[in-house]
Amino acid sequence: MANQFGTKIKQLREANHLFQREIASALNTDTPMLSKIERGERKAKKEQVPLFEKILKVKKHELLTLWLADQVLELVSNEPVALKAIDLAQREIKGLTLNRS
Amino acid sequence: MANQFGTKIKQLREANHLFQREIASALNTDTPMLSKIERGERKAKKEQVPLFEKILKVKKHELLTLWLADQVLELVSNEPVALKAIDLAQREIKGLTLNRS
DNA sequence: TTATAATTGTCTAATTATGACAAGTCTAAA
DNA sequence: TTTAGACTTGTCATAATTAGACAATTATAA
Repeated sequence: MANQFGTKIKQLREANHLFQREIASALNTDTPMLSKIERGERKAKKEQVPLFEKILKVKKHELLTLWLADQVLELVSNEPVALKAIDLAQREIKGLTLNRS
Repeated sequence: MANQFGTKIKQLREANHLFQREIASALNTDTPMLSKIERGERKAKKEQVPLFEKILKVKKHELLTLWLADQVLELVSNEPVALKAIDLAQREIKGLTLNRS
């Protein structure tokens, strides 16, 4: 349920003609773990996200965005007030971020 | 940083002329814990949120919304792509929720 | 001061997450 | 029909995180 990150990883891996083994070793882990990450059974560690971005040749923060969205979804997706909560958080960030780009 | 829930709890507690002790005992915890929750040093357990709502006489889900927003903020608030990630999650929920009210 | 409310700090226990690995399935080539 | 490679599944010990309990401290006001 809600696995944008893993789905994308797998897509990109196949597009780049890589085996799980190759990515796994670059991340210092094994293929069972990568398999689980792709299927959303386990989550990638945050520190691994930039490594994925590098190996899979996507631009910085692209996968981070998906990874974060997954975490947010895991948190709220079964809640009756999910959208309200997200909206509140969003307003808060916009408020706290007035000084940025 | 980002403690909408705790802040609101405290406000409501004072408005209702309650001491931490009274709320704490109703939640089966102690005042140090409640103090920490109010100040955002610890987070309330999700199961406690409806108890707060009852004791503090606010309508169902009102505090849950704040509680969830805090969790979301904790997750994304320091990220460069915070807003993008939230936006993605939001779209996803809207997609998955077409069939609801 | 004394009493009450609230906060701070710390320590153990409970819970949850992670890593590692054995064993399994699946597919295709021989 | 067996061999090999890619991937998946299941389990389990351990690491890491979080919670609960409580003593001690601070703050405030009578």
